[in-house]
Amino acid sequence: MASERIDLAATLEKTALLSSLSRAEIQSLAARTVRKHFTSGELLFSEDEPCHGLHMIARGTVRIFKTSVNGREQVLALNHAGESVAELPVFDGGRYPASAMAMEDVELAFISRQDFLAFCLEHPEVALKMLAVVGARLRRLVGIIEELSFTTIRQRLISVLLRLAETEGRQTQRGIEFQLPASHQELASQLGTVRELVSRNLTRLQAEGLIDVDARQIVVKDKNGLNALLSTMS
Amino acid sequence: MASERIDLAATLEKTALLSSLSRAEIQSLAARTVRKHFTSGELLFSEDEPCHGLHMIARGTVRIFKTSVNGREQVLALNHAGESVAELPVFDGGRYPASAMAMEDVELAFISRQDFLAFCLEHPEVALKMLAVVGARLRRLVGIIEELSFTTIRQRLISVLLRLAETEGRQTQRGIEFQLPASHQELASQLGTVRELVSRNLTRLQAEGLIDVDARQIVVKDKNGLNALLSTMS
DNA sequence: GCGCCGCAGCGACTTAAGTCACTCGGGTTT
DNA sequence: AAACCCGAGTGACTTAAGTCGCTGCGGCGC
Repeated sequence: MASERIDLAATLEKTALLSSLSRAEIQSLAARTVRKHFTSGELLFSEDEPCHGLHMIARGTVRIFKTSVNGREQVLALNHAGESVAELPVFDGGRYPASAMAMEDVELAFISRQDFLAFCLEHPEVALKMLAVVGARLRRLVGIIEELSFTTIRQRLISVLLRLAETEGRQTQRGIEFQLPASHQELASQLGTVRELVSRNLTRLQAEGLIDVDARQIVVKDKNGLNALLSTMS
Repeated sequence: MASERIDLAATLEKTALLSSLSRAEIQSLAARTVRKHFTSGELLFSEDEPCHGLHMIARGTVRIFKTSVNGREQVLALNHAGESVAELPVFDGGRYPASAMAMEDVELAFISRQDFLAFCLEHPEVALKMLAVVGARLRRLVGIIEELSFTTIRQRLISVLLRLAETEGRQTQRGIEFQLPASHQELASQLGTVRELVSRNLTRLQAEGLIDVDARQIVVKDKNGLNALLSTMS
C-alpha cells in the first residue's frame, strides 16, 4: 500500500505535464491516482468510448490509432513513459477520437476526469502546460495530414529511414546500419498504407542501390541519394 | 476611440472562448486588444512565422491551410465569427503550423501572447475552455486524417454533398437543391485533391443519375443512393 | 519431426489519383 | 469589339496505390 503510493508519486514526478509541481502537490495528486497495468496488445480504450480520466505512462509504449471498416489502421501517435495519453476528451467531455493499445507491457497512473479538472482549476499553470502538450500533439497531426496529402508512400518511407538512420544508426564501412523497429505491417500502419507497399518500396530502394535490406537489418548506403529523392520528387 | 473600445468588447463577448467572463473582465481584456482588418485574399499570417498573439474573429471567414511545394493546398479548417484562430502557438511558443487567409472581409480582435497568457493564469476557467476549443480542433484534424487515409475522393465528395444538402438544401420536386459554396478549386483544396477530380466526380455522379449539376447548382436526386455508396464502397 | 502461424516477398492485376493540354463560355477590362 | 482572365469540362495519358493469391522461411508448440 505505502509502496504503491510512493511509486505513483515517482511516476507523476516524471510526467512532463506535471514537472512544475512541488513535492507536496505531487503527493496530493498521487493520492487520487490509480495504478493500471496492460500487457502487450491490450486496449487501454477504444474509439468512441466515453472518457473517464487521464492516463500518464510510467513504463512502456502506447499506440494511438484509427481503424477503418476494411481493417486498415492509421497510427496517430506513439507515446512513451513520461507522456500522457488522450488528454483532450478529459476537457471537452467528448468521446475518445481514436483507440489506444499497449505495444509492450505498460504501467500507468490514472486520474479521474473530475479530480484532474478540479486540480487544473487550482493550478492554472498545469492547464497552460497541458495546452502546450496538446499543441505539440496538434502539430504532429498537422504533419501527418501534410504527409498524407502531399507526399507519396515512397517519400514517407524514405523520411522514416533517414530519421532512423539519424537516431538509431551506427556508422560502419558499409554505411549507416540499424534495425527496423517494427514489422512491415506496423510500419505500414504508421505510414498510412499496407504491408505490401512497404515491402515493395524497400526492395525498390535496394534495387536502386540506395540501401541494403536483410530482413529487418537496414544499411543506408547513400544518405545523400535518399535526401535528394525527397526534394526532387515533386 | 470610445466606439472602438465598445466594439472590441462586443466582439470579445461573442467569442465562445470567453463566454464565461463577466462584463468587467471583458472590459479589462478589451483594453488590451487591437482591432485588425483584412480584405479578401489577404494573409493573416503564414506557416512557420513566429506567433505574436491570439486572433478572435468578429466578422468574416478565415481559411487555415497548408501549401505543398508544387502549389497544392490542403485546407485544415474554416473559422467564422466568434471563433479564435491558431490558439496553440500562443501556448507552446512555437511557430504557426499553417497559413491563414481571409476568405472575405475579415475583422478581428487581436491580443498579444503575453497579455493573454497572463490573463489565463488569472482566469483558469479560460484556460480550460481553451482546452475544450483546442480539443474540438484536434478532433477535426483526426477526422481529416481518417478521410485522407481511408476514403477515396469520391466518397469525400459525396460526404460534402450530403452535408450541404442537410444544412443548405431546399426540398423541391426535383430533389434537394443547393448551391456549391465555392469553386471547384476551393472544394478540391478542402478535399485534399485537385480541381479536375472534383469536376470529374461530379460529372460521374450525374451520369449515374444520383445528382444533377448545373454550374454550381446541385440537385440531389437520390440521397439514399449516395448514402449507400458511402457504406458499400469499402 | 510435423504442422501451424506470423512475417516477408513477389507477380499479376485493377483502380484511384494525378498530370497535361486543350476547349469553351461568361464576365471584365481597355 | 478585341483581348483577356477565370472557372469549368474533358480526353488521353502516366503513375501511385491497393488487391489477390501464392510461395517460402523461421520459430514454436504439440
